[in-house]
Parts: sequence; structure tokens; C-alpha cells
Amino acid sequence: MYQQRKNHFEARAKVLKALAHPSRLYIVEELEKGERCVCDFADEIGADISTISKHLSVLKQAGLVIDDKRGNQVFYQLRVPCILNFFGCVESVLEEQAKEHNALLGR
Amino acid sequence: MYQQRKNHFEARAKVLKALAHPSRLYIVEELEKGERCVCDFADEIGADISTISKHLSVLKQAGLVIDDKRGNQVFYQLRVPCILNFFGCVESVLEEQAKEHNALLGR
DNA sequence: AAACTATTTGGCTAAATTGCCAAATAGCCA
DNA sequence: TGGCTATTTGGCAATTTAGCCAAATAGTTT
Repeated sequence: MYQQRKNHFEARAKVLKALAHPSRLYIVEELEKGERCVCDFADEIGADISTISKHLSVLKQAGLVIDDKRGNQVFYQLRVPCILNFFGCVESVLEEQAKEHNALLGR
Repeated sequence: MYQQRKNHFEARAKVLKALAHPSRLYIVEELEKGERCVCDFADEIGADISTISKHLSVLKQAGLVIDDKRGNQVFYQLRVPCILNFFGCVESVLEEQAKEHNALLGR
């Protein structure tokens, strides 16, 4: 059952891995508001532009964003509109953790 | 805007990272059907039991599963019920990729 | 063409992840 | 107690990832 669908699990994992980085999560959240160019992120995140560019490349490889070069800037936008809902569950995991943490502290 | 919520993005990323592995995705999918013990997975996945145990530990650390020792077995179950919906979006990313791939091949 | 801006790529090091084996731990049963 | 089963932990090598700098590429402007 695992071996037969191994490729499928690997493909899923690749998408999740692309999302599993704080800077990339921020980028995805920002892109939900609309397209952005690379330079928009560099200041906000506080990393080298080449680092941001590589993060965007990871998201692109995973099929999460598409890029569009206009002039000498490259604009990125989300390719799949459902990412935000996607995080509802992640949040509920974090909430459960918070609850338990508080319970352990006797609150 | 990023710096202020950095901790939040890091917490989210941790959860996603825990899910971002083919074997762990399989485990999560199986756990949706009900609790399982460690040994159930070893044969199916074809990895060393210690490897499976470590995967389960990663899921536990991330708050995704809880464990319950009964006798000399340890049973794991999902802690958060929404994980399955969670994958709807991942699937749509994969479908988009497939579409584009076919388009490039002129199908 | 030269200077300038925006982005990507290559190279490097440091850190994290994966998965195996061997050893340790815990519970059960004779 | 001793042996057996199930699971976890420690240690190790191989692979991957992250992020910086420097260099390359592409487009714009003078």
C-alpha cells in the first residue's frame, strides 16, 4: 500500500517541504494579497536578495508560484489559490499545543 | 511585518516540516483510519523499525499525533482531525503540475 | 557602449535530516 | 529470574538545506 503509492507520497512531500520554511511561509502569505517582485521581500525579511531569490525558486519548483518578468523586475504570484485555507489546520495544531502547554502549567 | 511575526512563521514551518516526508505522510493517512502501533508501519513502509519510531517521534514533537502505551506496544493516533482536508490543496498543486506537464508535451 | 538596477547562479561552509545498526529500555510470560 | 517482544535512543555516515558573498545575466537609461 505504501510502495504502490510511493511516488504520490513523494510528490506531496515535495510540496510540503517547499512550504516548510518561515521565510517562504511569509512570502506565500504576502502573495495572497497580490503579486510582488523579489525586491519587495528582501527588506521585510532581512535576508540577502540572493537568498530570497532562492526561496522563490524553491516555491516555483514546487509549482506553488509563477513568475513574470516585466522590465528588469520579476513578479511572482501564487499559482494555486487555496493556500490560505490550507493553513487553518496548521493553526489548529498550534492551538492544541498552546492548550496543552497551558494545561501543564496548571492554568 | 515579518520580524514581528517571525515566531509564528517558525511555528507553522515546524508543523509543515514534520509532514514533509513521504513515510510520514503515509503514516498520517493511515492514522486517519484509526490508531496503529509502530510495528504496523514497519512492514508496509519497508524501513527499519527504529526509523519508523523516529518518524513517529517527529510527528509527536510537532503536535500531530499522541501516543498511548498499552502492554508492550505503543499506539499512535492523530491529535488533530483536519489533516485530510489539509491535503486537498496539495493535491490541487500536483494537478496543476500535471496539467502543465501535459501541455508542454502538447497533449 | 557604459553605467545602473534587478535578479539569478555558483561556490562555499555550517547546520539539519535521513536511515541504518547496535544498544538500552519496558512490559509480558514461562 | 531469564527469555521474549515492542519500542526508543545513541551514534554514525551520507545527503540535503540554508544563507552569505561574488560573479554572471538581463533589461534600462544616458
